[in-house]
Amino acid sequence: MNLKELAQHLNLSQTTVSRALNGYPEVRDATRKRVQEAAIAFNYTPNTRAKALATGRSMSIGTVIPTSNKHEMVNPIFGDFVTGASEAYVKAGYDMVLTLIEDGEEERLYRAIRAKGNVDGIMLHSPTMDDPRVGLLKELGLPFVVHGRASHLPPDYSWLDMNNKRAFQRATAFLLELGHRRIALINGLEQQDFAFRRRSGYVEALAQHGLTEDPALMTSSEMTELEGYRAAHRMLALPDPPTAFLCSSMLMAIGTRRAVADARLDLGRDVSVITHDDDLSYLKNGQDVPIFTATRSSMRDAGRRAATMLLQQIAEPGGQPMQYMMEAELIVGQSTGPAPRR
Amino acid sequence: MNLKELAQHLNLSQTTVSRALNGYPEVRDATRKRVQEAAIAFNYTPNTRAKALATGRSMSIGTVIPTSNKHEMVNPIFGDFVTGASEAYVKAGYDMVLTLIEDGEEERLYRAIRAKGNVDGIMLHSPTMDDPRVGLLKELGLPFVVHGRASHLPPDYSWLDMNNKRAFQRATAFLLELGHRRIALINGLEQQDFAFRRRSGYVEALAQHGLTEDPALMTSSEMTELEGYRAAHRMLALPDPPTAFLCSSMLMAIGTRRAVADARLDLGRDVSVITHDDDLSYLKNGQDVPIFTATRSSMRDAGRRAATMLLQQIAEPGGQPMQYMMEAELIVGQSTGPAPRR
DNA sequence: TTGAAAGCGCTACCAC
DNA sequence: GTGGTAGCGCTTTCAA
Repeated sequence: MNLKELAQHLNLSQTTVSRALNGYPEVRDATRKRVQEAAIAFNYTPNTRAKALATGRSMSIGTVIPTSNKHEMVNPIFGDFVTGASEAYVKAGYDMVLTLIEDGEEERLYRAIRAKGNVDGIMLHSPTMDDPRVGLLKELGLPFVVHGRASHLPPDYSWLDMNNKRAFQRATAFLLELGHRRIALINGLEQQDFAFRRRSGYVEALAQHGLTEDPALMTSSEMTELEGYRAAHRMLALPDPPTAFLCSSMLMAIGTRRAVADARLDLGRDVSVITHDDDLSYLKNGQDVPIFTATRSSMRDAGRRAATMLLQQIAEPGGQPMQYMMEAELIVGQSTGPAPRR
Repeated sequence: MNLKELAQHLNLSQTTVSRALNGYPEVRDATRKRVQEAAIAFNYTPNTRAKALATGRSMSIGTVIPTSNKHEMVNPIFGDFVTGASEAYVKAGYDMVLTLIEDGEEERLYRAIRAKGNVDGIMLHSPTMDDPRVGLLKELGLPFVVHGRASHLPPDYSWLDMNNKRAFQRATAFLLELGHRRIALINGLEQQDFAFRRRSGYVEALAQHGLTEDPALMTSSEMTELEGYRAAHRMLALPDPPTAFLCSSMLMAIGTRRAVADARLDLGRDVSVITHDDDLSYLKNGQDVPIFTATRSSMRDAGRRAATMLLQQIAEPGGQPMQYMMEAELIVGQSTGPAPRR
């Protein structure tokens, strides 16, 4: 059933039916009601493609995941963000178009997206510090919101970010106060802005305690179990192994914990592993020490917020850029293990 | 730059330009070349909306995730599947539209999707045993592939599935052969087909060893850390606690491992935890015992395969349904802990 | 308050 | 080989 047919059934013009359905004021109430009832009865839903062509708006939002920063999609956290965002989009009548793209073709791709006109706005993920996409999208006039920040760029664009630096600064300080002195950082790829910020938080906390970072205790790689395992395994074999690990993602923490479990007998003691991006809410108040984390629900919240920002950008294209900073939650959770021998 | 403008620049008709760009044979080579060069020079990309309206095909594929079976999206495995699928879609020039939907409105939603015409086919996830969506989509004539199966329905639709029953049967048998007798099953929601199949594999293996399942050692819930933790915590407090856990997802295994770590001192011994859907490839040959798992890369492979099937369904709408079964990989991995006292 | 008709940008049929 | 043109299904002036 399309508009024409529906109009014929009602003995009305397409115009009137369209107006009635889209809430234009100049339709008589009785007419509108009749139209609405018929629409429901005949299960009429306007064809998106035709509507998109006629209005110039596609009513869908793009989410672009570069596969250069691998495994982004695989990060469980990302799923939560998308879930939250989707909620907001659906409520506003928008679809979500996912594009996972190969590395390198950035510019061409975004120009193509613009020309293809299949999205009205874009959510950007895992920016680098001077991400070229930000400038490009501004130039193209395509509304966008960045999940994360591009530190080296002027902050005249919309973003939503975790306070990654502060989170890692606090976590490191916490471990230092427990007496740890050899604290390892298992970080994501530091080309990515958030990873860079996390390291600066870590380094800053060390400095505040009069310590200098040891390159042997810092690693930067894809946030996978494998990389977490490899890095921790290597560090635990050092003459002076770490007594605590600070991980950048749940998956890395899983790998790290495995490596720790393997090494426990050799070391003759346990090693603390705390991590960002894990959902430990169920351990709240259940144990002895606080750790920092972005919980699943807070990530969903982030997605919802970022999506709402994007929808606003789309609604008023000339509007001011918006920014939103989220703080990591402190959660009383998993034991950090025994304090190290001094 | 649109087709009309491009055609004017070239002093050709829209028709010819369109044909040249879309590879129709009747265009002279020289003309085609000239057109193609101009298209690149002017950065011309056809407008998707217009193309979709004219051709009747939207060149995009829907992925519907019901939020009733919560946290599906959050399952890291799902991200891998999507990544693989996206690869295949992109290669074929298709976009991927993600729809996370509220429970209950199934039928209305799918009819709406059909009417809206914004996707040419649908990938279905986590079906129940008699999932009504299968029949509905067939009735609507919308091509689809199910990731998973609906056991209670006649198998005259396309699906791709893991051999969940066999995987859990083997894993259980493996633990039994190690000497375990109290083996707990931490399962996903058993309305979902895969969870049901997993349980039957578990039960079957027990039966083959002359054992009956103990309801106190079987749980079925959302596949989250929280639920894994809760279930394991409860079971470990039993007078006769399990000596091994069999988990249905990586997240549940994380929660379970935490509960085990908490209980270790009380129990005076370790408890084995093995899980499906974890990426243990890095432990291959690194340790002592085989466990079963669907690795990250195999899930990506599954996504790619399922997507290819769907694209074929779309290409020839009347074609035969296709089915593909994947076997879980056996991986030499994480220690299952000490064999229990007999 | 309603309707006729001109597009939106492209494809595909029919002529030449 | 190439071009003219009628739609695809909807929105949106402009007229009535």
